[in-house]
Amino acid sequence: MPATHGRTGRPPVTSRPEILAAARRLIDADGWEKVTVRRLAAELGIGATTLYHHVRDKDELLVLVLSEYARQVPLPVLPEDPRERIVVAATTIRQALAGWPWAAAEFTTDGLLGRLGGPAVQLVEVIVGAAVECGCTPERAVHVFRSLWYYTVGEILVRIRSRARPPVVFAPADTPHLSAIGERWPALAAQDTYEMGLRALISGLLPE
Amino acid sequence: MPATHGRTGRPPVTSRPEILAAARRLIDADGWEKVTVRRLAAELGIGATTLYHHVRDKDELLVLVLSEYARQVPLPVLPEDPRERIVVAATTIRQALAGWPWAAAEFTTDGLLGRLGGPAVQLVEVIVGAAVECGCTPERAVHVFRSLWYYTVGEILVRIRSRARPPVVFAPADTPHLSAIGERWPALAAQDTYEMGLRALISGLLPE
DNA sequence: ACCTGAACACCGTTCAAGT
DNA sequence: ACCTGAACACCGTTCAAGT
Repeated sequence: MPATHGRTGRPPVTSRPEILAAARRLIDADGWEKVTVRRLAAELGIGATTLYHHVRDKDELLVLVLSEYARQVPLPVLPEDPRERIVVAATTIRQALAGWPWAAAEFTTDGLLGRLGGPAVQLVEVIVGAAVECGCTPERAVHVFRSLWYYTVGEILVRIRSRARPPVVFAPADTPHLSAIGERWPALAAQDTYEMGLRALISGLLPE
Repeated sequence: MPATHGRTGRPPVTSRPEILAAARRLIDADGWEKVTVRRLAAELGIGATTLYHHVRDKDELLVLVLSEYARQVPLPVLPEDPRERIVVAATTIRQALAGWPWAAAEFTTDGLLGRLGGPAVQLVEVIVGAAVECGCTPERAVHVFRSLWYYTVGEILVRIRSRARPPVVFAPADTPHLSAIGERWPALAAQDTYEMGLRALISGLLPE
């Protein structure tokens, strides 16, 4: 009787934790796009089709890996001032997303942070709570969070995609202002203006 | 001598315009994700590998199709007031992106609007120009545009992804505010608050 | 219970050979 | 010049059979 629960049948050759650890190894070595069912199975030394007994499909695998990562995000020290608390929470979310460029395809999943649980949900709670403290109705507070979320996801996705490709300089066709900027555009686009936009959104969305 | 330019060799069986028209047919019928090199060739009645004589690779194909679409976006009537002009231009961009859900994967390409040319670049010019008119330096105006772009791309990508999946209700674990909202979250998330966030961004980013 | 190889139905792309 | 089929190096997933 070697197994702890269930006592008949062929013994397992792997487990969910082992699979997630192997996936993480592959991601760190070659990036998420190189993680295929077949390569993952090879890494574990098992048959490719065996994975389907531990995970519904490849999409569920990615969500599981992301959840592991999300659980490890440390909650930041939160300032007293509710507006600053929103800035800190949003910046923490953005920082975490920036650390998972391989998962970019999943960022726009509806309710992603809700699905991840743990610190991710806590950060949503911090933002919604702080908005309410600033005088928002709960409904308005949700809209505030969603606006920040859109902005943050957009920024991080564009940033991730920009790292590789050569920057584009706008062509001077009926575009006096763009022409005036000309070759300065790529340098400007490379600047980190996340917090600037974040603060603008917050000040524009909260009462007073 | 049937060909107009070049007079030796085997005659072409297709052309770029034909390829783009066929791609558009497939997209309208089954969605972009169903457009494969092989299916596209079949639609044209040619060998799959022939496509590589007209297009560098599949990625270039998508950019070409997107450019065609972008060229057809009509420029909106622009208000006198520069702030309203920004709202109208940004909303037009958002509207256009919403009409191409199949191209969502390409939205975060760096300098997408610049690459597309035509009306797309004109709308960037409108926003940058209006920001300058409001008192921004050209540098600041670029940052304003980028913030609006991040917000718009994030909103549209999340919206596109949300249409299919079931909404998530936050779990009540140490999250009093989220618990209080509870099942109202999906309904709130379904509301269109784009313009609200857009105006907040604009008022927070422009001088005065 | 769990694992497996074979098989299915695909991909994007290269390249030597043909016209 | 341009087109082509064969081939390469892969995918995710299903399923009957095995232990």
